[in-house]
Amino acid sequence: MRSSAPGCHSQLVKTSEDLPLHQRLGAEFLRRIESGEWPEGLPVPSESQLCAEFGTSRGPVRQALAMLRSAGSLVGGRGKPPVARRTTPSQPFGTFLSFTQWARTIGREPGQSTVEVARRRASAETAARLGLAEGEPVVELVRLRLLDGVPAMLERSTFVHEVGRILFDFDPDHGSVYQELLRREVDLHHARHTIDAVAAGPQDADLLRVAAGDPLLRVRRLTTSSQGVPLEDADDRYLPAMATFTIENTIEGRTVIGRYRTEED
Amino acid sequence: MRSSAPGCHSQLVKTSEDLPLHQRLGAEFLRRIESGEWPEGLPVPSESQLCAEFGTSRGPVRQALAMLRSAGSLVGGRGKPPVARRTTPSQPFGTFLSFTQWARTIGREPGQSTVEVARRRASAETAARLGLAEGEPVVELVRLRLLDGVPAMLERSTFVHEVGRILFDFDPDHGSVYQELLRREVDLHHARHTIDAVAAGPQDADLLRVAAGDPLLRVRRLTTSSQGVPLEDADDRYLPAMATFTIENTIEGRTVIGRYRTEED
DNA sequence: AGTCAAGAGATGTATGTACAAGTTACCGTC
DNA sequence: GACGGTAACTTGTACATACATCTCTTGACT
Repeated sequence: MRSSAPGCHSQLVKTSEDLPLHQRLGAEFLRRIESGEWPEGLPVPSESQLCAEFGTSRGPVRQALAMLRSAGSLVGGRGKPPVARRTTPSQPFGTFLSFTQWARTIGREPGQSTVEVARRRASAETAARLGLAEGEPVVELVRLRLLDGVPAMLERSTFVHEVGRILFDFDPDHGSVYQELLRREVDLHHARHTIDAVAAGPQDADLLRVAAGDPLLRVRRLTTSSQGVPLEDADDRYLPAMATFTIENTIEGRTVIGRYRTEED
Repeated sequence: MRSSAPGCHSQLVKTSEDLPLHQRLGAEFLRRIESGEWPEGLPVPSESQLCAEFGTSRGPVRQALAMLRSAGSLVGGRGKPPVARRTTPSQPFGTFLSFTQWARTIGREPGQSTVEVARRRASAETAARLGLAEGEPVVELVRLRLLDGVPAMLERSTFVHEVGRILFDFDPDHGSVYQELLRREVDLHHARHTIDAVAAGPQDADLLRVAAGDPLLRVRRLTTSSQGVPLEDADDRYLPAMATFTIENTIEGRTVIGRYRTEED
C-alpha cells in the first residue's frame, strides 16, 4: 500500500485492487467459470464482446484467456470461441509440503509430538544429499504426525544448520514448521519427492503402532532454495491406511499432484 | 520445406519452417539455452537486442520468452533481464503410462510374461471404479514386467470390453499395449495414479520372488477418455528396489513427475 | 570515502491497427 | 433437395507506440 498520497496518481477508478488489468480480468473470468456463470462445455463470450464489456483492448483480454488456457480452464481453437472447462484447482506446493496444511484441507485435525530435535554432525549419506562435507553441523527433527490424534506418519527431517537453528526458537509441537520457515523468509522454492515402500523398522513400528516389517509408504524429500542449494532432507513414513499420493496427468501435459486419505472411513 | 515454388508467395526468407514466428523464436531460444550458447545462470540478451537480431517487433519475442518462462527455462523479473536455467525436459504422459517406454528411457531392456488374459465378468469393485454394472464383461490382463530379465513389477489391468477386445488380436508379450491402443486410436487422455504401499500377497510373492508380507509399492491407475469415460483400471505392484516415483514441484506451481530406478546399481 | 539522487536501460502493461486463417451460417445454383 | 461458394465473424499473429515500473550504474554532493 504505497500510493495513498492524494492526487499523486490519476488513479480514477481501478475498480477493486491495484493489480494489473489482465490479472483482474483473469480472476474475473475464472470466477465466472467456477461459479457456472459461464457453463462448462459452452463457448465463452468472444474476445470483442469481452473487450466491449470491460472497456479494454484485446491485449489484456487475450493475456487473461491465455492464462486460463494454460491452467486448463479453457480449451479451444482457431476460429471458434474457446470452451469453458471446470478443473480441480490445485495449489500443490504449500499443501504438498506441509502436513499441517494438508490435514486441514481434508478436514482433519493435525497433531504432532516431537520425538527429538537435535544438532549433530551430518552422516555420510545426509551430507552427500545436502551437499555438505561429512561432519558439518545439521539439525535433525523427528516428529510423529497425527491425524485426529491417531499416528499417521513418522517424519525424520534434517536441515542445514543455517535453517535448522531457527527451530530452536520454535516449538515444533505447535504450529507448522514450514509456515514458520516461510515467515522467517527462508527461500523454500523447490522440492523433489521420491516415493517408495519400505518395511517398518523397530522405531517405526513402535511409534506408528504396527508390527516390524509391515509395509510403509516412504517419501524422501529434498527441498532446495531457488538457487538450487539444498536446505532440507527428509524421510517421511506413512501408514498406507492413512494417506496415499495421487498423480493426475493428461496427454496434453498438465499434471497435478495431491495427497489424500485412503477411501476407507 | 515447401517454399521452393518461385514467386508463389512472397515468402522471402522464413528461415526454416512454416511455423508462426514466435514458435520458431521459442525453439531457437530453447536451443541456445540447452546448447549452452546462453550459459546457465547468466542473463540472456535483452528484448531489444533480440528484436534487432531477428528483425521482429517485441511481440513475438515476448511470446517466445513467456513460453520458455512457463516451461521453467527462464527465471527473472522486472527491470533485469531474465536468466537462463537448464531444466530436465519431461513429456510425462507417454513414459509415465507405458512401462515399455519408461524402461527404454532409463536404458534398460523391458520384458514381460503374460500370466493371463481373459474375458470375465466385472467384480463389484472394478465395476464401481470403471462405472459399469456388476457382471458386465471386462478384459483382465495380468503381466509380470521385467527389467533386463529380472522381475520388477506385477501388473493387473482391467479394461472395459470395448477396449480390451483389441488385446485378443495382439500378443501382449511383444510390444507395448499402450502403443497398440494408441495406434488403434483409443482415446487415452487422462490418468489418475494413486500410490501407496501394500504387503505382498501369495501370488505377488511367488511371481516377484519375494517373501509374502514384504513391502511393495502399489500404483492404482484409472485411465479415462477425454470425455471422462473410464477405460482401464489397473493395479501395479513394484519391487521397491526396482522403481521409485518422483514428484518435483516448485513454489511457482510447475510440477513434473517421473519414475526412476532406485539409486543402487 | 560514503551516500543519495538522477538517469539510462530493462521489462511489464496497455492500446490501436492490420492482416491471416479457421468456422459457421446463409443463400443461390444445379 | 443437395451441393458449393461466399460473407461475416472468430481467433491467431504481427507490428508500432506509449507509458509505468523496476534495476543498476553513474556521478555529484556531503
